[in-house]
Amino acid sequence: MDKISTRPGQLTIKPPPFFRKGERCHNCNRREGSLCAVLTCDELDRLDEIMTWVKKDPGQTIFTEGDNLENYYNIKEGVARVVKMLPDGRRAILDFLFEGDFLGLNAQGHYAYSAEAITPVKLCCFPRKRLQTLFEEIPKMETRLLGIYTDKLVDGQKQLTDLGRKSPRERLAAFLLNFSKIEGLKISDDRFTLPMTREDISDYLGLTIETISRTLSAFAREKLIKIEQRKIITLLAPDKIQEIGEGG
Amino acid sequence: MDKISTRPGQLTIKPPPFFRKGERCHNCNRREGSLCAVLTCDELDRLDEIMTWVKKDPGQTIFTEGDNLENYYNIKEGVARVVKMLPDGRRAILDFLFEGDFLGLNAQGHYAYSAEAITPVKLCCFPRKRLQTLFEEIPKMETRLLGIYTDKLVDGQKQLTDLGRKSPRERLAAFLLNFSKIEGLKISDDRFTLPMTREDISDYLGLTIETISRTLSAFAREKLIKIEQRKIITLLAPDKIQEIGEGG
DNA sequence: CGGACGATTGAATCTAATCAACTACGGTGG
DNA sequence: CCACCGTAGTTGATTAGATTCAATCGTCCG
Repeated sequence: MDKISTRPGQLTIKPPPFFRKGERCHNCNRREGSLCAVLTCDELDRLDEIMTWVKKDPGQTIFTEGDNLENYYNIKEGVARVVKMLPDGRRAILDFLFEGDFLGLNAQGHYAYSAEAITPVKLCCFPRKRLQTLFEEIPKMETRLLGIYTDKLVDGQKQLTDLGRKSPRERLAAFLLNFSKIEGLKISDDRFTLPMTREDISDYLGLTIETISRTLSAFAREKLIKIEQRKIITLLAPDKIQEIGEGG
Repeated sequence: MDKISTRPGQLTIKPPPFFRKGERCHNCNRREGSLCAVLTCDELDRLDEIMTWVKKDPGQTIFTEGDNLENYYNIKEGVARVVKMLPDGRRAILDFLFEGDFLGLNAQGHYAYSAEAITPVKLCCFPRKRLQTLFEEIPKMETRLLGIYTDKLVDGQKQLTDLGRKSPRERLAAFLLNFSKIEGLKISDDRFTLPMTREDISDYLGLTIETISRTLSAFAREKLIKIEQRKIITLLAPDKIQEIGEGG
């Protein structure tokens, strides 16, 4: 594409993507399920207008809990984690975020949580105020966000139930089943990559690294899963895993 | 009031509240913070139009997880609990709801959780479809609901952090401090009633009744709180309780 | 090839759950 | 009004299971 953009004397020359504000959203193949899924062409142009792209490397912070909420984000590529810290350094991971996920939760003008890249991440960045304005002008965007928040609440309540009442074994089984279904992680049916470390998993499930490791080993020993290179999981008995995960 | 309404030959006679649809919302003193807080007089009339009142006794179910979501509710009076069950009977309480709280979470057309009365409860009942229509006609209602859901998400994430990473002692301290601030429970500064049982508390904090009981006794022994008739709590050292609850 | 970090495994500890007995409060009926 | 009963709550002893501490292993990178 650089070749095309630098070719002289051509009316249909395409400048590098970065400068072609008006088409970034139109060309995006990650709109499904996102905030922007409901927009018409004209509306998409207006969103594109206020949007910038941001990249983060693994481990980098996207934003920090407690900071002024300047921007909302949408993940275009990669995996991120939602983090909350206790004063003494204990860490809780509240969620993992993938392609198409919306980030940024407003707790009285401040970010309610921190977000960090797990893999290299590309983000669409929307200034809070300008997005707010767009919401007022395009009410269906707000309706869409309400739908997204509704789903987040439903998921959060499942997670609360798991942390409150399920055994480590049950929690991990439910976790594996959930993640086996995520498009961005799938290698094939019942085979997928865990992009996060054991520590991330333990902070998400309210357990320790050792318990995660032991329980994964136990699942493997029982031929419920196969583990390759520590990160690639195959569900050998997805129905059994599901049964364990549901806790009955 | 019955006296007034049955006195004959009086123009200002007030018929029983049940029949005066048009004024129920106007006369409501529980609008602050609710979905209806943002409405003008005319809009309030329209909400009143689709609204019915419902009463529930302690222990009664308001709606059940998985059922078709027919109605949304708003608590006018009393305390309710939000419940999710595991297949084998284990129970998680996700939230306690008070005056002004909005109930009903849509998981693909079905209630995401069950709701049950703890004390006698009075509810405003809104049919889903008709409320939906009202949302379309009064977008600021949806904006308001988005705000309510945002707050719920923030609270839910705090609870997730607590369940995942705090000790029983820390969880209970945070619980007591939270509930000491709820208007409907307050007797005086730092003195309040717990309307729920120890079992409710344990299902909310992911613990057992015995652990709740022991930890409360420990707090009392340490002169951090005073317990009267099992349900009335006084925070003798609210700053200390807060410190414990924050987990530093 | 070597180093470093993440992950696994083992042994000991510690904490909350479980099991069990007892107590106090609130509601009911005499 | 008081006595009784049932339920909710407390307390104690024991057990189970996850954490902690410690050592080793494997994998990925340079």
